[in-house]
Amino acid sequence: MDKIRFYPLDITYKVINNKPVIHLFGKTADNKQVCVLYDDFEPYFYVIPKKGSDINNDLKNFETKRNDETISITKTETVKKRYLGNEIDAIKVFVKLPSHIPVLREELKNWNSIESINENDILFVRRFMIDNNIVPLTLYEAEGEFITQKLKVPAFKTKKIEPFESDTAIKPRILSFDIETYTPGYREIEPEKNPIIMIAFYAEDVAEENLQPGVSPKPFKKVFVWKRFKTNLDYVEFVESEAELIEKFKEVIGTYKPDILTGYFSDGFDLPYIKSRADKYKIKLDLGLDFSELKVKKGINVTAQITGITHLDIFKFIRKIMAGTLDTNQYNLNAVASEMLDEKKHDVDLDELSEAWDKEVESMDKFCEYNLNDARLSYKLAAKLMPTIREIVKITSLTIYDVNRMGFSQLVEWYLLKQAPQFNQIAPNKPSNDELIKRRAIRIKGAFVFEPKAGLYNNMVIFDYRSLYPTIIGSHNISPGTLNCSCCEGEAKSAPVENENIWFCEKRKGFIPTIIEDLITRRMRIKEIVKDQTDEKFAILDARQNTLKLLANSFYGYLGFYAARWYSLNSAEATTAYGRHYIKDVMNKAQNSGFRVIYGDTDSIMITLDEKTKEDAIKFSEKINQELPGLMELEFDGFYPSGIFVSAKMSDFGAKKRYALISENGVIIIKGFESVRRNTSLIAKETQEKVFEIILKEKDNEKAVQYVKRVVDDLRNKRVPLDKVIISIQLQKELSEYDARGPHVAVAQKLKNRGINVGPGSAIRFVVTMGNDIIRNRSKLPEEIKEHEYDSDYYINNQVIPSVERIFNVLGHTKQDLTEAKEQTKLEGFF
DNA sequence: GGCTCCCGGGG
DNA sequence: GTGTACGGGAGCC
Repeated sequence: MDKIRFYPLDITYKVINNKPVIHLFGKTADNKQVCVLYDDFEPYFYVIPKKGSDINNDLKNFETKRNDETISITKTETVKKRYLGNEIDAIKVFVKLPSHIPVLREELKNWNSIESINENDILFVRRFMIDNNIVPLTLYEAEGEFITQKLKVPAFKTKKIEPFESDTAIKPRILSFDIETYTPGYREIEPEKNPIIMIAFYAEDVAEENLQPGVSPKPFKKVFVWKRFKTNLDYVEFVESEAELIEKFKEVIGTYKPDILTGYFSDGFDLPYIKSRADKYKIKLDLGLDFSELKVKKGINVTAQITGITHLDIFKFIRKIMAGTLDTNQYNLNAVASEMLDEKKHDVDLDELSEAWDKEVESMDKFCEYNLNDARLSYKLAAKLMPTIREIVKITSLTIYDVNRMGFSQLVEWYLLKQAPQFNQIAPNKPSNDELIKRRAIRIKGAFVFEPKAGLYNNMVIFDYRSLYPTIIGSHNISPGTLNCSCCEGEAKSAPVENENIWFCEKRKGFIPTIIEDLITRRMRIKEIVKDQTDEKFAILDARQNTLKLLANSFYGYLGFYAARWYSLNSAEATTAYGRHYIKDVMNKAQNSGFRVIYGDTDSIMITLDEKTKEDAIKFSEKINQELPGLMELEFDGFYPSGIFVSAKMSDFGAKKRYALISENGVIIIKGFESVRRNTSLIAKETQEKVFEIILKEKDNEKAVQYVKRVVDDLRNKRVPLDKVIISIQLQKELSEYDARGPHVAVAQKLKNRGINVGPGSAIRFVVTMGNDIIRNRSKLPEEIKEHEYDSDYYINNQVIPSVERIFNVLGHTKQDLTEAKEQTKLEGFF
């Protein structure tokens, strides 16, 4: 018997000799790749029989056929469980193979003696991980022996896997890559038609064995191109053909042996593109450590998976998990790298790449540099986010691959599924399709917002309830399992939900409230340790407390999320209802204590001190806290010398909160302004940016008005060049498939009539020209009109003004102020 | 006002 | 693979 210690990274299973064998791909403690095999885990699910019916024998004797295979139940166990607040007898039903479970479910669901079938859709590997407490990225010890298997890494067969030390850190080997493709201007990206031109690789962690004493490791940099040109870039390597380029791609991954392969939008672009090119040349992309091929799953969410190697699409992680913590509203590599790394993409016109490629222009250096830089930025982002990813992995016990592709609701659900067995809970099922449609249609009453009066304020203090919804859920025992319990009927206090009498159990703490309070207190403990520490070694703890917070904050949304297993509309309603109660309560009390309340929203209030002092405000919050239940707490968020509120009511969709504040140390904080979308003209984008700059930095409102007026005036007098009024919209399907004919569809039809090949993906650029017709009939190709033919009024009223209108409403200017002729011109008459 | 469509990321 | 899932804004009808 041998013993090895290893960190699981990617876990899968295979049926070998009619037995499911778990494969745990990972790294040994001394940094070697390994695959640990375990074949002692049996698939199972739960059956909840109707009260009074004994179906154990029926189950044991049951048999069905699928093709030629006989499917039966290998054994059953009667277990005492809790299911949505009730104690029940359930039957744990074991089968031979995971794939037998859906077959049995379909058969059993027709049995009259069965109340419900549960946990029949929990993937085998996840079930194994939950039941055996496997947490990726933490150290385990396995006992067994090395055996021969058809794998690229040594295989170790074990009967026993146990946690070793949880705190040792593994440093995964990350390799980043990026491709550039041949994409002539105007056309869509077409993997079937157009080749990959180059592939860049970048990595910084160099294998221990390659390190030389005293020499600092150089990053691994490569750009492979399949046409020759003169270059001095030492990382550029030429190959003879695109097919050879793809072979190189395989070779680098094979020799570098990354634990994590990362890219930016590589789920949706790079890997599917490489796959479709490889298919064309009949090249097998057998990158998996078990020699399996790269799996590209099409559909609404394209994913690309390699067995044994974690494919991390860092874009997906950033958009799903980090979006809320970033200022940027755009998640392209340039915007994200600018904010997170303070670095930019190289400024290169990619249309020229295809031209250069066609004409075999002397040097392609700048494109190679651009390509490598993109790979480098993705690497840096992945490296920077590793602590966060690692903590989410450790808290949820999901692999990096899975965490990467989940949103908050799924993370909450998997966290609950992981906790459920420890609390002896059987998980509720996912909703049926009909149920899903019903749930989707419902909207619940949200938070209370006390709208601020637009304008300028001084000496402001902000208070907020720390983790308001999570603490409400915990303190008021809100969950589907405690909702309207029979044990407290008529005795428990009603939740403040309007027009409904609902209550939550006051005798027994529910599953979800217990879990959420655990998350909150764990976070509080860590925060206490991290407090005021700036040392590097506290970064991990900081990432951990942040993850705990994000997770706890997602529970409310989860309870009201239509696809949730523990969905409970009443619980979600009660949470916001209590939220409204508490925020209104603190507003009243602030007013009664002599503060002026200027703004309140969900969990925070803003007051002005006027004659009172900061100390008075702090004393006030202390008094509030004495009366709050459980873990609820009102915090002093900060003091702000001044700020501007922007009128929020523009759209009918819930009031957005828009304001700008200046903190005591002069930092400007802007909240709530949406980005300008791609399908708006450049002139609208530019104007909004400039207005922000003038108002916030130069504090010169009049100058901002004048600036917009000048733009409006320039538009009226056609001084704005044509390229700033072009709107670009992509075709999503074939022209014939369109029912609604938007402007871009009309323009595309004209192109088609002229014999130009337009189809899905074609970016249709158009300019709205003058006239009284509807917009699509006035939309023309930029090429077919003259500089001055665009419709100034359209660009003023539908593009530029909407982008700045809200800002100016605050400053007391109407739309007319911005659009009427420039003041100077009017005044000129007086002098 | 509802319905339908587009967008994102990537070259 | 014991499947697995967007969400918000704009313009037509």
